Amino acid sequence: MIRLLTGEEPGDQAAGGEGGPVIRLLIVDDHPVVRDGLRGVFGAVPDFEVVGEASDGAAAVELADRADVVLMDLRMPGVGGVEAIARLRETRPGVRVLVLTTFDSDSDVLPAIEAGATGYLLKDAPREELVRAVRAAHCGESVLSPTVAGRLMASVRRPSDQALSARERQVLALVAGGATNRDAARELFVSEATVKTHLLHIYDKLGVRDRASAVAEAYRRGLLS
Amino acid sequence: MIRLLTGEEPGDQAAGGEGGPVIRLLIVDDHPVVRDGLRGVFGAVPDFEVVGEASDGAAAVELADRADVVLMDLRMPGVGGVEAIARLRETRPGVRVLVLTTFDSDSDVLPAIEAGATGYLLKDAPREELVRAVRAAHCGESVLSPTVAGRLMASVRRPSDQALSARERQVLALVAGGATNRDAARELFVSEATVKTHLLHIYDKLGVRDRASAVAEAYRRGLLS
DNA sequence: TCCGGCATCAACCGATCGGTCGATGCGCGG
DNA sequence: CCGCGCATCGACCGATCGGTTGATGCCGGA
Repeated sequence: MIRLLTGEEPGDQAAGGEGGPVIRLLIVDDHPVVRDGLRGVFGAVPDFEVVGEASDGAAAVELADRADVVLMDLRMPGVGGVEAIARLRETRPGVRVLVLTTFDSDSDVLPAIEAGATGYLLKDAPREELVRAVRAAHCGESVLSPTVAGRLMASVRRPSDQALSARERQVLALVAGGATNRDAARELFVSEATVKTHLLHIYDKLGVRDRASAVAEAYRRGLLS
Repeated sequence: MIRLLTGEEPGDQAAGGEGGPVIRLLIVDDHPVVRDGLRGVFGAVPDFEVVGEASDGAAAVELADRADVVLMDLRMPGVGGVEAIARLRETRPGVRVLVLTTFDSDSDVLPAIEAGATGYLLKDAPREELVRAVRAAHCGESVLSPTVAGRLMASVRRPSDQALSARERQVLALVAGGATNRDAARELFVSEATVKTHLLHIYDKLGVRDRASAVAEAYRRGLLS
């Protein structure tokens, strides 16, 4: 879905005249109600201009040249938010992307930030915080929700503890898919002993004692989805 | 959070005069942006009146006497939507509750409907569908999103297949929590053999071969959370 | 009434897992 | 340079799991 909201052309961004430079905003969310809400929030503030809406990542990439800041949901049908952010980093490096989503799980936060998001907010944020965050993002500052910030801190503070290594995540995903140690070993071209070692480390990091509860804990922490 | 939106008293609902009876609406959602969006949608339609907003279940129950229909999110901090629906069924049986949420997992849909929701919509619904749904709910009709309807159908069509029995869900939850068969047996006051039998049935229904992937599949299907 | 699902239990067996020792090599940062 | 984490591998053992067969009683729908 693509909706062009104004008759103004891209060159019109300074048309407002008074009140300083207008921040042109692109709203990307698959929920019509949320788009309405966001448009209402920013439409009420003078120096913002909502220049478009999109309901998926593909449409967002198409419309991004009209905007200074993109408010991006992550979980959308078709092209998701992370993919859209990655594409925007390549095609429109000047556009800031601010993630605005419901979820703060590891499996959402880390990929989004790796993909190049300027900030990450949760939808339960109050309106004023949203406005402040978009202003900050427009200046290139990083804005994080407190819980997201904590999550990032945790995964930096202790690279050993809590955060599973890439290999360990692979093993865990295979186990969650029903693989025995032998299956996982074959899949990863290593020995069963290696898989067992990885699993023991996983148990250690997740604070569990067997593969079943490791899978459960991984889902609870958003390491799997 | 509680916000009273109008100066009108509950007795004023017929004040509008023209256009038939006004439907008084209570919006319950922990996201300010979503509340804004919903208020915008229904504020633009003549025969609706948004008489209040709440950001959690407790506040919703307090404000419900002012409303004909409650638009209720499920996952909220504090008192959640399911609990709020159950309380409303007792204290305000005349109020229709329409669930409006992001999630369509089994672990959300079934409890909400059991608790007494009149309908269940997803937030990606277009605005017109929302309006129609609230009108229908006001008349006592059941409104379901297509995917939710399908989920209900499936759990009715085959009480055997796919839908885990209550006992099986208990066992699965224990296993996800790290319990061995023996642990689960002790916890449920049955023998290990019984637990094993339950697990075999669970494997069968979920299409898996071991406890780890059963847990994974259960999370994917929303049977655990 | 009878069938089917559910819940319960028992015994048995091989396969797998979890735990514990050990070991090697690589890469990175103090 | 040395230490640390990571990834890799091997061997051993007891505990647990998965699979099978077979059984009982209860309940509700055809």
